Amino acid sequence: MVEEEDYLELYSDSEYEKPSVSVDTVMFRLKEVASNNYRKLPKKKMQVFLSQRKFPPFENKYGIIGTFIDLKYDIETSMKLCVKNKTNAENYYYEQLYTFGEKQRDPRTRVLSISYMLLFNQNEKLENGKWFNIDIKESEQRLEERENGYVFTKDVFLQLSNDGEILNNHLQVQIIKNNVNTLKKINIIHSDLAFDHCIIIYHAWDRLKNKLEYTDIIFSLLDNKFTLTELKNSYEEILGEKLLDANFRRKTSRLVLPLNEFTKEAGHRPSQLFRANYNFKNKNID
Amino acid sequence: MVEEEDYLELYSDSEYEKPSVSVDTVMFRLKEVASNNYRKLPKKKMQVFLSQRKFPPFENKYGIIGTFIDLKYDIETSMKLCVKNKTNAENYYYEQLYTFGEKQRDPRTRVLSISYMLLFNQNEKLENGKWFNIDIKESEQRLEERENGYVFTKDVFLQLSNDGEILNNHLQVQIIKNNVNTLKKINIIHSDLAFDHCIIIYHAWDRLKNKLEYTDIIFSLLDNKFTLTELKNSYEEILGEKLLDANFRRKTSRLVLPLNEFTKEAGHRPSQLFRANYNFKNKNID
DNA sequence: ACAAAAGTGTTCCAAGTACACCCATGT
DNA sequence: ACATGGGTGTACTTGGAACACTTTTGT
Repeated sequence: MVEEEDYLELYSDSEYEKPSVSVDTVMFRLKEVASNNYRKLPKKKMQVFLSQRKFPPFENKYGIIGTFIDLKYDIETSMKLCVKNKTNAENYYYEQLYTFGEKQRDPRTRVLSISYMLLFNQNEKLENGKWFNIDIKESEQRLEERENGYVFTKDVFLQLSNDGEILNNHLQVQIIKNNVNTLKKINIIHSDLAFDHCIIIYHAWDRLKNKLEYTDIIFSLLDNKFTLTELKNSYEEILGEKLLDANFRRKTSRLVLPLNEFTKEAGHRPSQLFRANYNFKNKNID
Repeated sequence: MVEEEDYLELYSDSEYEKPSVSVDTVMFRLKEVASNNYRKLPKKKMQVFLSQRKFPPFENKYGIIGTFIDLKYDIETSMKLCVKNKTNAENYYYEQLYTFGEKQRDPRTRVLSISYMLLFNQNEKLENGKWFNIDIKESEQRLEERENGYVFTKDVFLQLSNDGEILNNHLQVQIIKNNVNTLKKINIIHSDLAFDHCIIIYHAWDRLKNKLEYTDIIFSLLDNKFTLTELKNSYEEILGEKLLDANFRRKTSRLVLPLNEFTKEAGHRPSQLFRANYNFKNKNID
């Protein structure tokens, strides 16, 4: 065994079979859905961009945008080229999420997927796919005791919908803790999507939700100018809970800079416009 | 271009050149360094496990433990086998960190590195390498304005030492923000380590430091039984700052469970022993 | 007039900060 | 006796939670 490893160190490029490697991108946006009441503001709706597969495996199923990488380029460059080629988009926030590499995740052959989360402004036009509304419901955590630790289990229902098309996905998330390690396992109970894409989307949603709290990532989903109510509605849509207005304004005041502009013709009192304060220091970016 | 992609979808396994893929593991522990004063408690010291390379590239340089993956196994299994084979260790916390894939990171050929952070109890015996003390100093962030955004720059000095051996590493970390994206770039100014391993170690250290705040990850570095001062010293060593005792005890009370056991023969008042409360719910694990 | 959103003020409570102080032990 | 760590109490400050209330607009 030791011999094998030394050999590898010397001749790494030739001996073992290599995996195929893909980059896969979870694209999110916050879409404004107009109201039929002239007084009411549009509602913000979380959406993910999906594309219907034209070939097996998972022919005709929807999946996220991705491609096999080309060794001519850096990984990030491969990702950007893929996005440009397939959707024609160039302006977005991105960050690497996680690398999935389970043996059975692709029925054809061994494929590693380096996943990215991308955030778009709602006005960006993307080609070759559709935006699907995202509705995620998480059950309460159930606690189970084991010999030397605990297992926390929850169910996640991820529904994606668009003009009558409805894609249902049911995941089970387990956190397994013992006295040395903590593991997170995600099982697909049911999925209408291709491959393990529902897991990747869930992972991205989870990351986004967490990053809302300690970064200014929200601005990647908004226009350059926005009202505080718009900002609040955006947080509420992603977090899935209502926030109190007065408190929200105080908390976010350090994140934004007021402009000398106001909305008008809105059927209610005009609202001051703000822009992001890019001078705000994020606590950390991974 | 579209043709090429369709082709890929169908025959993904054969057409493009594939990269070599390695797993690399940043192993941390908190080592107690005994004091010569009978009253004083041992000091906790952060350490990383490094191994000296026997072959080019970077012959004789120190690096973290890693191997090329074997397609017979899942990625995690490959990682565990590598650790078992090279260091003979089996009990540790682990989590995936990030996948590095820059074109020039390996001088031989294109290599992607899927990196993991591993946390060990100080009593675990590891073979084929040495533990190095870690000292990290970060400069203040410098702010620079650009056309449509800001750049934050800081210097990171990562010193690793062991019995007179001293390895110095100097990184420059830049956070580049404009009105759509936020990017983190890390450049190596100088490194005594192999490859880009100093970046991977810095990344792991950063993750660990952040996770201290919202998880109970610290217990993976401690014995099953510990005193609150030991716990406090562990936090202080990783965070690099002193904490106030009374406040610390209140804050961590929900993380631990008291035992009916006390230390003795310590040259000072006996101290109650505690164990981790595994029932504590981490806010999130990535 | 009124519905909807914009915006401010106040009270209460929880949690973090800083610090003072006493206790118990082995040499 | 004393150095060291173990452990508690308290006053102050900060920030979040809940809620009441006023303002401004278009139809």
